[in-house]
Amino acid sequence: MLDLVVLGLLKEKPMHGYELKQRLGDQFGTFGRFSYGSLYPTLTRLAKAGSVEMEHAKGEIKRRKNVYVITPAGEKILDELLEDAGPSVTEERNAFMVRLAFFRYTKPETRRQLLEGRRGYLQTYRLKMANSLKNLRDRMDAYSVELMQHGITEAEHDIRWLDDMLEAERRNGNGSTTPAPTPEGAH
Amino acid sequence: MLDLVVLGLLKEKPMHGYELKQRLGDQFGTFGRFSYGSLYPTLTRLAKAGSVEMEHAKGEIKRRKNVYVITPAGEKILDELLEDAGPSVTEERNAFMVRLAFFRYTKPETRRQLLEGRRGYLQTYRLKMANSLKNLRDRMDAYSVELMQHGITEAEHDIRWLDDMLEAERRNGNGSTTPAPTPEGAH
DNA sequence: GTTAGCATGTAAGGAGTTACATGATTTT
DNA sequence: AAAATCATGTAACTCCTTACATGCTAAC
Repeated sequence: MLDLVVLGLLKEKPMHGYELKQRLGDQFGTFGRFSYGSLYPTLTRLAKAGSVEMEHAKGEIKRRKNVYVITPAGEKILDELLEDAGPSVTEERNAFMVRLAFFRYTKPETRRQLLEGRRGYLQTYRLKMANSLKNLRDRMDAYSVELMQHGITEAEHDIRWLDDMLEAERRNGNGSTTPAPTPEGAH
Repeated sequence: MLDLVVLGLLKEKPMHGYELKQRLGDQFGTFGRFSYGSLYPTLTRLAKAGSVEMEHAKGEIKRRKNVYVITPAGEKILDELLEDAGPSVTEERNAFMVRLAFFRYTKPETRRQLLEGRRGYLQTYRLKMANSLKNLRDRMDAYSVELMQHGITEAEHDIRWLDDMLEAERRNGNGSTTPAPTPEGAH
């Protein structure tokens, strides 16, 4: 998760750890909260693996700032992470959301797969919860019922949201199964 | 988290591990997914700590089922977990949601504190995200904007939901600061 | 009689947090 | 010159998952 999000943000522009943490919080909100205790070790690990590099070979700059740049190897890793549209991605909210945040780097076909995969999962989930609610309703107190009902409503809301995005994708002319030859709007 | 949810479910009725896992999935959906690899060790740990006990002193029943009962000591622990209305509870979605599921065991005053605490957190969160969106908007692609917008909408939705529940609490006559002398409706 | 579901457990490992430790720079 | 904020890092620990290992019982 952190690997993905760090590589994704570094692809936009080189940044140092402190800056990354701020950006993470600003852009991703709830699921962008990572502590330095995981962020800094992640950066050094990615550097050791050759996925990122320090821009100013340690010490050239006034203030001690380790600015990291993504390498071609790192971009490849990022691509692989972004093209994964398996169940572990569509079934886990945060995993899906982070992929969505980087949709501009994702193939149109994979985008569609992810959106529909998530939609399908939510549909199944909604059904399962609606069923559970029906079965448990009279054995449960009002608070628990309210909580389950809220979960169902939320799933429905998300399904409509995904439908809107799927339609927008289609409008942009990329619903095909073959790798679309049309270039993406903005790089 | 698991401790709380296990004790909470066992307070309703004695259950064995397998049963608990099913119930967890049925009632809590997304945040009720725990593996046996954490559930069973949790049960044995709670048993060692004296918070739960096995009902049929191992071997009395046909099929090997370890049915656990919550003890008075366990109920005390559960109470303490449920009466905690600090920031760690109101700022973390799952922590809050699980408490809400067990509101029938929570003091009316704590319920109000939790609902308002969560509401306040979401309000701050919404504001922060709306601000970030304003600042980052023109530097971001449509997908990222959409994701942030969705996060804000969701927060607003949740705030309205909390408002409804706060009003329901007030209607039930428990908005006072002093420990309400009125007994709770259903045990 | 064999497949599916019920039922429990353990060992190794992953992915993060908390708490601690340090020091530079900017603001008041 | 003190306080706030910028900036990086490590060690211990928490909490959970995955993968493995086992055996019973119901249904087909």
